[in-house]
Amino acid sequence: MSEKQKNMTANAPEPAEVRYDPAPIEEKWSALWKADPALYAAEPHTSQRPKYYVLEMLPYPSGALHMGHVRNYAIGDALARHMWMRGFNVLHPMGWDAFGLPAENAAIKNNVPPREWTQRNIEQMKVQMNRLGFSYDWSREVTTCLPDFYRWNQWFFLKLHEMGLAYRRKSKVNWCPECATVLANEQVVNGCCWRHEETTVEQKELEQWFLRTTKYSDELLDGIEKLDGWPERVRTMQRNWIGRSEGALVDFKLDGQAGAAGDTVSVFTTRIDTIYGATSIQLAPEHPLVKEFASAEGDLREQVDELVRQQGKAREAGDIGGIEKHGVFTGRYAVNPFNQEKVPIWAANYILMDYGTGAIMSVPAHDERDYEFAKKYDLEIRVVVLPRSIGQLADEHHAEAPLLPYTEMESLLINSGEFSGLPNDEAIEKMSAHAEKHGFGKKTVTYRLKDWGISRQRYWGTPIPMIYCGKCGVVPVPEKDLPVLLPQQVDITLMGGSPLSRVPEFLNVKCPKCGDAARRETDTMDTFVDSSWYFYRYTSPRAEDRPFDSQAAAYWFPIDQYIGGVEHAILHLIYSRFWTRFMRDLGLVRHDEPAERMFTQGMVIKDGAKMSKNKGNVVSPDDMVARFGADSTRVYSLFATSPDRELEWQDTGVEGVHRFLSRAYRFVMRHTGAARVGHEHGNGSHPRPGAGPGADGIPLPPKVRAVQRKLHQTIQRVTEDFQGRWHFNTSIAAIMELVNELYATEDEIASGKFPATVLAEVQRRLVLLLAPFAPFLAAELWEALGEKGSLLRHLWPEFEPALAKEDEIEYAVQVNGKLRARVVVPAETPEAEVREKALADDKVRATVGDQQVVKVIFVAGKLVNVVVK
RNA sequence: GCCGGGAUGGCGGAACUGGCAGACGCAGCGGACUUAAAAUCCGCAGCCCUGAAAGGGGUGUGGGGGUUCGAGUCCCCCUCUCGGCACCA
Repeated sequence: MSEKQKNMTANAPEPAEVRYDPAPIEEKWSALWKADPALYAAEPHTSQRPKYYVLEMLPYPSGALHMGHVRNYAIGDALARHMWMRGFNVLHPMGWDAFGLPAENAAIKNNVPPREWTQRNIEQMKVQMNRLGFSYDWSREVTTCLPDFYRWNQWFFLKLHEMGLAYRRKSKVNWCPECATVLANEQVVNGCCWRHEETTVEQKELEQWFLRTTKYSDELLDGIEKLDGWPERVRTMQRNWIGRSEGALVDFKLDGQAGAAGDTVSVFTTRIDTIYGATSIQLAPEHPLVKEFASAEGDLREQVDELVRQQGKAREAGDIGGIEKHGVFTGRYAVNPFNQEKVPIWAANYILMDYGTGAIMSVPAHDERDYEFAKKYDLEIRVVVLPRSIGQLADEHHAEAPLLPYTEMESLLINSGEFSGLPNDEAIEKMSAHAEKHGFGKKTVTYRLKDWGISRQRYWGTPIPMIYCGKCGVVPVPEKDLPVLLPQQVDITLMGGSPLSRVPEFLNVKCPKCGDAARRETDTMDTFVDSSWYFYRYTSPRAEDRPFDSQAAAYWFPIDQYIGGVEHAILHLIYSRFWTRFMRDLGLVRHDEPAERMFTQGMVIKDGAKMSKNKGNVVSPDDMVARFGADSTRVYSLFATSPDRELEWQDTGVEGVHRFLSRAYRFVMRHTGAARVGHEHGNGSHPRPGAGPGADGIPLPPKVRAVQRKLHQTIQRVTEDFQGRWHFNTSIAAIMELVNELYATEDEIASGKFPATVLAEVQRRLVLLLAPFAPFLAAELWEALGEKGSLLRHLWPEFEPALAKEDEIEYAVQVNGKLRARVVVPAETPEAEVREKALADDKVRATVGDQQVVKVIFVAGKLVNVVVK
């Protein structure tokens, strides 16, 4: 089309209808909202309105939001806006998880200081968030890499240290050669680094700081039971992660003389009832006793080293479960304290040093792994438990019975001395008591959960506030000297240990105790420390003499709704729960759990796979905003599926949503005149659309009544979705139906049969319903309707059941459960009449024929089922 | 292996405590408007058979059984799939 033709079209006498062009609308409002942050500020905690703290997980400032963020924030923002409209005092903050490796990598690659890189990214992402219309209270912004935040990490660390919850020990750590740093167990995925999925994690011995998370093992586990506002999935994952296992410790005396590692070997078992079937002891290859036994013998040492290598390799490959079992007899024996029997001691590559005691009693008859091992090395297999039915007949000749399930609970003991004949659950109790009475064992509990190693050999993190002095040893930095500032000019490379150890001004320090030359700790903290408590800082972000104000926290906490990705179901959420308990014991807070309700949204995928640069299936939010607008992008992310499910991104779907918003926009813009009339008639207050008949008593035309009914049904559905299941896809579908219904009334409007007061009210409420999902569009239409002020006031519409009610009901009529006819009756028709009408239906009579009607089922408002024989 | 989700048209998905399967949207088809196209508006649409058509009949929620007047929904067994944990003693 030529330029001339374009102009001609534009100047055509028939004025083209106003088009929905999101860009100018969204830019206008985002500029306004940015200039007026007070719009979103929470009221002081003296507010009479009930508080509501809605929190989305803070992002890492990578430089650009991805669709997962958009989805997460669209959910949170819809909720925050809805709660505002319901009259709550809402806290809806945002911040930056700003420490971490990518900043260092960028520094190396592009020669930009991490701080600069991070701050630039934050600015970019803030622009994106503003453009997307998220209603964050930026006056409470928290950035974890700034000293006014991380000094409190250091302060907390000192407190943890005082309370004995932080300690230092040499430990084998997971080392990612790519990151050149230590990883927490939680950061190892299938033997590889969680950031470098292709990089195998190695084992290395280093002095590390640990936080005693295990002090709270039981509390963290028991607490899960009370978290009924959390997804079952997350609760299960946490239970598994804590991995509580009840059993018993039993000490076997070593046969022969005692060495440096003692004279007993202690085993952990959950099945003490099978102890008479123990035919060997299996030790982890790194067990101190194995080391002691092997030190004397070169041959054995070599074989043991091989077992260590095999286990290390399997661990690195993330396939410890698939390891081929190997073992070696140490030449030594231990004595079973129950029957005084001598059993051989082996070292085996499938026994883990970091679970239980690193030693087991091997019961081949009742454990698959032990069975496999015993078969391979020809060890004795002795049956000591049989199912109740066989058990009563059993005698020693059953020793050849096949391997029985390890957890055969309905079973009896045989060949077990004085315990023979007992059911095994009872035997567990009696035998544990027996062991305890005689001093060679006791009931105990072990956990999978380990203490949290927080030392990182990285630059871009919180310096650990500790000093090493030749005379005084490990000395905490005095509180008055906090923060220990992270130096700005640092040469970062991936080689070797901590970059801070190469900064003399940082490293060299005087001992706070004796004043002698000393050396600073050069490791920094795991960034999960920041995210363990950042949400408390939002409640008093400028507090200068403490991490946060306890009163402010007491008002806002617990978080009413926390929203984030399921990938944080274990790490971040367990650490946060730990941290809250630690702060409780420190006296800062009074509650146990940080978040009342948790919601984990599903991943955003494209073409069946997680979006990634490698696969080239990344959808950029900026791109979507440019093509369809922020509102369409947001609404689509909520409409495509329910928030807890995986979302398969489809650009055509965004287009459809855009079409819907466009329809809503054009309809309202076309009929803003009704609002003016409505205002005049309503004396400034908002008229309520009359029930059935219009305000003047004349019944509404059927299509208008249909709109009115649909409006109230929609308000009900949307309100309920917010309160319960959060199926915003159905909320939005309902609003679409309402808009479709409105389009069907154009004739009525044109002919003046649609009362302006009713129309104005429908439009107004339609806009209010849209507000949590499409805030820009809603703001624009709100203004066009002549309304003033923020939509975020106490404005959420109430639905009126009388208006939502159907006037007529269509009953489905079934014969023997098969749909045969439909009858339409007025809503209040009595049951008998409906039954009669259903039976009188031609189609029904034809189907029934001369069969006998046995009974007729009536379901009010739904159906009639005629049962015939 | 254990634990927890999930499987519904060509596609994304609806169906709250058992009660008309397929709402809403995408893609598709037909019509209106237009010189034409786009946009927009209105309509059709699970699949199969039958009929010129209106219509009629059958079938249908991963598979197999069951309970029920009635099952996508409840029970039992199985398959596939996603996620978590895993020689955890």
